[in-house]
Amino acid sequence: MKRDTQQRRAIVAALERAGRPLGPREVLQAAAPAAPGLGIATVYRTLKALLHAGRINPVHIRGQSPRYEPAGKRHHHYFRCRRCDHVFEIAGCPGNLEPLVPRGFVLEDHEVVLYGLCAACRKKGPSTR
Amino acid sequence: MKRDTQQRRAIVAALERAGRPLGPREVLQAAAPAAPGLGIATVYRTLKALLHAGRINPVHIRGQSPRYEPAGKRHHHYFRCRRCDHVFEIAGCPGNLEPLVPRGFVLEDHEVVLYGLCAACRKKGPSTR
DNA sequence: GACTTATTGATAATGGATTATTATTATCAG
DNA sequence: CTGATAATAATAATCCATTATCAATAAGTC
Repeated sequence: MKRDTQQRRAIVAALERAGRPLGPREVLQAAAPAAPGLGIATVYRTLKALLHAGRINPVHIRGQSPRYEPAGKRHHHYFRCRRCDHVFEIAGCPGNLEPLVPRGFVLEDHEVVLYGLCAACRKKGPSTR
Repeated sequence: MKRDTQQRRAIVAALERAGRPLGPREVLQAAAPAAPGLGIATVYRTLKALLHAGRINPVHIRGQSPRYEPAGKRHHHYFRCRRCDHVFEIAGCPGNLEPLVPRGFVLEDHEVVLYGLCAACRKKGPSTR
């Protein structure tokens, strides 16, 4: 991470612009226009470097490979559409989860993922995938 | 799924006995004593058949490959210990999540995963992994 | 502009999970 | 008990995400 390259700028910009966590493949697509010829290896390398530098955080959704989003965002959760598979960031939090924690366990973090249909897919018709 | 074999009985029994979702590897270990020589391929085949038959449900935890648990359990969530990596089933539910759903989206399902230390690991000492 | 070398792109290699193959075994109807 | 065949064990093959390799390129310093 000693040089400020076109590719890195494009990748960081893509992540910030997205407003939702992106997987490596999605990052490649989103950053490609700003970095012609961008290769998937560079995406992986850069994501790893950014992760190591604490500039992005990993987001894990069902069996999918990890997605990433810029670090420093407010606490939030996700909504995944079963039609288009997009993962949306949602504001808010269920609130106090301590009541769910078994006796003797220590709660440090939590994750909430909602599943359903996004607004766009809902309009296209509620047909099951 | 036309025959009732020793292997299938062992796998189903292991899943029911576990009380927590098991991955293929864990199923193999748990069922092996009751089905000597059980192969991993049989575990995969059987899990797929059981899943297709609706007798088990998949459970997804962070980047891990899917785990399975018997179908028909009450709605519940999970607690994953960052020390021992075990996934525990927990009773209860945060309650009404509708307020989190963006306008126009349709909520169909949700998932809550708590992270922290289980009782056993907590006693062993709170040292970070 | 020239030079040093970090970074990149293309692609081969790797690793791990899952699936296919196939000879063998075991279930169960008759 | 016997035969037809579903199911299994072992292992090779496949998939796919990620990483390593390496010659070519470009960032940044002088």
